[in-house]
Amino acid sequence: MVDLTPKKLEIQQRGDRILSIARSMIVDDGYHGLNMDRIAEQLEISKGTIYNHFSCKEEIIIALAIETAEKRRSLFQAAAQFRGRSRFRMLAIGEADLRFFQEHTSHFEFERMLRIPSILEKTSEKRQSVMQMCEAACMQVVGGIVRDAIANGDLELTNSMTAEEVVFGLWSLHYGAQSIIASSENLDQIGLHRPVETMTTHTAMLLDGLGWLPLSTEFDENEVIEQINNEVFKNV
Amino acid sequence: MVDLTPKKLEIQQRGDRILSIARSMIVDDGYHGLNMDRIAEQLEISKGTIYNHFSCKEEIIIALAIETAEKRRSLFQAAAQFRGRSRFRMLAIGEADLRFFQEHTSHFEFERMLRIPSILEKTSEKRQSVMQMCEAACMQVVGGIVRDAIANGDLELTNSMTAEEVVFGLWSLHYGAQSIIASSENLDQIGLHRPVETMTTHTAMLLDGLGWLPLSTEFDENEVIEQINNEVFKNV
DNA sequence: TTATTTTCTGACTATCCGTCAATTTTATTT
DNA sequence: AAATAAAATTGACGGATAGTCAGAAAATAA
Repeated sequence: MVDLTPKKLEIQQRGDRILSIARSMIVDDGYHGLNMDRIAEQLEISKGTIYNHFSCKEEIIIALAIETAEKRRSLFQAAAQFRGRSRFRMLAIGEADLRFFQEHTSHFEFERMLRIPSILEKTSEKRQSVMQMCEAACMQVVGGIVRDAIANGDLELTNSMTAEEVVFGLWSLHYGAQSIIASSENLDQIGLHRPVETMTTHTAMLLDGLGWLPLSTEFDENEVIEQINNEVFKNV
Repeated sequence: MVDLTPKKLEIQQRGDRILSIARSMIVDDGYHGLNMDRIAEQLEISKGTIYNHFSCKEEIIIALAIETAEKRRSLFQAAAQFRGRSRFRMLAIGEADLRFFQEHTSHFEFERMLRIPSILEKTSEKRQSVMQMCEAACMQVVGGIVRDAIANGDLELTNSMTAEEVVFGLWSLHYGAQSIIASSENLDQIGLHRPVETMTTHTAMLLDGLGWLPLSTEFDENEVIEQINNEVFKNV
């Protein structure tokens, strides 16, 4: 598809512009701010044309979520390339996740909307599976690091825990923290002044609890993170 | 208010019935299943009367969330009464949380809806603060146990972490896990066969990582939980 | 240039939230 | 018990917005 006809190109670009406007509408005014008539008005096209691109409102939401989910996936995959001990590679994943959160905070709003069944229901199977692929790919990346750690003895799982279950724990902690942070305005009032850093610390504590070597007391986290930033995220 | 007039009693009961029907509508068909006209139809009252009870749709949602949030609060407060070492009292909280999750899974759907700003916005300040009170009370309960643990030496916080931040970590882990569990249908397919138990194990790992004594390896969890069930939740 | 296919349009339908003037019911006073 | 005042109820209505579709316009093929 290198040489699109002018018309095809126009259509493709319009699709992108619809998403772009929709994203800012949601960022500004939330779910109810997304309004098909207003998108049509702002792009100076008719509403019917929008429905040529997206079969319903919810389809736009999942398309937006997919855009950012793909960015997360590539960040994770880049992070996993870091050369070093398994625990340091996990730290790189944490750094990727942190960057993603800070640059795409709105992603969590989309994700939260999609976790409401009556919203997800209306989206196409196709986009649902793309979304699941992205999630699964991220879990695969993290799961791979966990398995490597087990293989080389950095991590020894008790409680008959599996690698997938380790991923679930980290996923829960991060998803929960980020969801709370992104949707609460009064964290400072309840004594949480640096929630993102707190989340990172807890991640380290959880890995320590699992006995993932080297323990956080046995290396200088800041030093490793600097290394990660230099090697993996230097272009960012 | 012991002797209500018949009319007042009727009104109060109708309020409850509105919530009851609304709850089942949301449980069955999600956010879009909640329909003011249909509530009126099923209760054989006019729509205007519903608006005498609740100023808008979202007000019903938050009222439902408050109903269950209050149950959680009382479960937490009961759990905190458990006599024993601080870590065992945390275990009691975990047990309370587990019971709450299993009996009121739908609560997380309400909570997720309320974390969408455009929905929360429409609810009254009054109910918002009731909701916050409930949350804060739960955090206070857990925070109290953390402070007790610090005071008697069971827990020594490094990283300049505060008691509130410890609560935040546990809260994130549980909120994230429960939110994922309640909104995912395919966890089994990705290798998570016992997600609730996994969450519990991770909680223990996190507490171990924080160095909260006694460590999970130093006592028989099942034995303590049995004790908790006998002493705190025997009436359930 | 003509024919055919694709795309676009916007008026229209359907749904549903929330309002309010008129009506009915309940409570109070005489 | 009747009259009056207050409170509660009603349902038709306005307004917003999602989604449709027959006809018009534009792009492509013949």
